[in-house]
Amino acid sequence: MYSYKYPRPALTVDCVLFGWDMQTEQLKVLLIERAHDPYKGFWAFPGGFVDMDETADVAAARELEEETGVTNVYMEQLYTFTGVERDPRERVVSVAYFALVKPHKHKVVAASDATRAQWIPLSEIEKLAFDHAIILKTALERLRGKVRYQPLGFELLPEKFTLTQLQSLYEAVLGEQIDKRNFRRKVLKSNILIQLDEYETNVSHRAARLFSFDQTRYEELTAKGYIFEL
Amino acid sequence: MYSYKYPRPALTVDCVLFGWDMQTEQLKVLLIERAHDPYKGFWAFPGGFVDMDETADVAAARELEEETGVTNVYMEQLYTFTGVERDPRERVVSVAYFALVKPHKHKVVAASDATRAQWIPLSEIEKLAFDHAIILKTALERLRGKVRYQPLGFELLPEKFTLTQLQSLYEAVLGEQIDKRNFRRKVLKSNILIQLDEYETNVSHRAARLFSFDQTRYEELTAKGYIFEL
DNA sequence: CCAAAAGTGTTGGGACTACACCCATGA
DNA sequence: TCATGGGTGTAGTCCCAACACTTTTGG
Repeated sequence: MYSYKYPRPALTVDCVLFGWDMQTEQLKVLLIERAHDPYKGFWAFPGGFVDMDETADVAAARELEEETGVTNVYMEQLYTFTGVERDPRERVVSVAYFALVKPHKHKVVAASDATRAQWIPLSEIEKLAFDHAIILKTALERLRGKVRYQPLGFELLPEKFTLTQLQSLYEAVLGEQIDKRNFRRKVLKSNILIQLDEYETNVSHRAARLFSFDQTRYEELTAKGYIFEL
Repeated sequence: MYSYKYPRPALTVDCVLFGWDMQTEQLKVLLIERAHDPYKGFWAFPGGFVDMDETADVAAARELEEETGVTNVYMEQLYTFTGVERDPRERVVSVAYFALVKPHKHKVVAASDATRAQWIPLSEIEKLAFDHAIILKTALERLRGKVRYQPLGFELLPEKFTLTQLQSLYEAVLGEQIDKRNFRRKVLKSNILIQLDEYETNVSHRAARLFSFDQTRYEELTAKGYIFEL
């Protein structure tokens, strides 16, 4: 038992992971079905308590791995939720994290406590536990805000992709149609794509050229104050 | 005494308040001189513990008022600092807040516990307690990022101001020179300024016209998806 | 009349939008 | 040969950066 002069809220982390499903061209979110009350049967973000000897960043990575098997993803702090009644049991403050992953690279494994972890399409999400609907909304706003001035698209796509795939992703995230020619011109001019000598296979129409993201080049440009836009 | 099965970090808030000194054309930050150890004599942001029945937002506003007498300012959450060794006494997690105020409208009063609260020019800040130097750095990045696409300048200036005053403020925050004609054209075209029929007084040169910020108009434009830039 | 800051227009180049047709491939 | 998506260019407009002189005022 640990005793304090004044009461303290518990401290947790929650991880909002976005992934892009290339087959269905949908944004998905990694969720866990809760096995116990409160909110038994509801969906929730992976997360859990912050230990005394770890930062919230470390706790977020650890909980994510424990609950979903997903490791080694870039996460950034999103927002801290401090509502007094967030958790019906007791006061819990939660630091939420935000990440973009390539789902095919991160096989979701059965969670340690036998709850299901699954990629759920954004459009089909319902019954979220606690205040996780608000957390999701906040994460979506961050995603839409960032996508315009940081090349986030490449975090979600496989290493090699076509320009049309990149465009569909942007259209889905931004919720608007983009002109094909203008999109291509803009993204190529930015000089952060490497044109490969490879093409799609197994398509019943002209095969599209593949590209990859030039991380090194992007870092060079960023260091010089360059800001990627749309 | 309050007992828990597992240890818990304490939860605090810290408030980073920026103000603009029109006389000296300097950005200032509201700081408190610590009266006790640890970090006795160092400067720190106003802040304190989050009570069990209040959100962090409420705690930030309350602590700010208690320690500096400043009330009724718009604050937004900045970032949550969770370093294990932030506080040498015990583990303390702090939710930092960020605000812009018009210093002349917020008289700083003697703090309740006899410590000094003062506006310190950014360039003269030293000896910050805890990890407050990192918090300040984070707040400055937020300020510089936001100033480009939100009309923050008006939060810092008095109700009536000249275009030159507005420009100096932007130059100070962004750390770069701006062309006078281009700046004026751009800011006037944005349609969020009201041109007044009033002029500076007591200057020994041509008196500059005064303007005020058109809050209503800005909200109309924002609602329609307009995004202010520079 | 002098010092000091206010105020004002133009031009050239680059970026953005809108828009429609031919090409390559597999079935 | 057909269906499907891949790939390409131009013209008009708007926005931006760069740049220097005249005006007003108080001392």
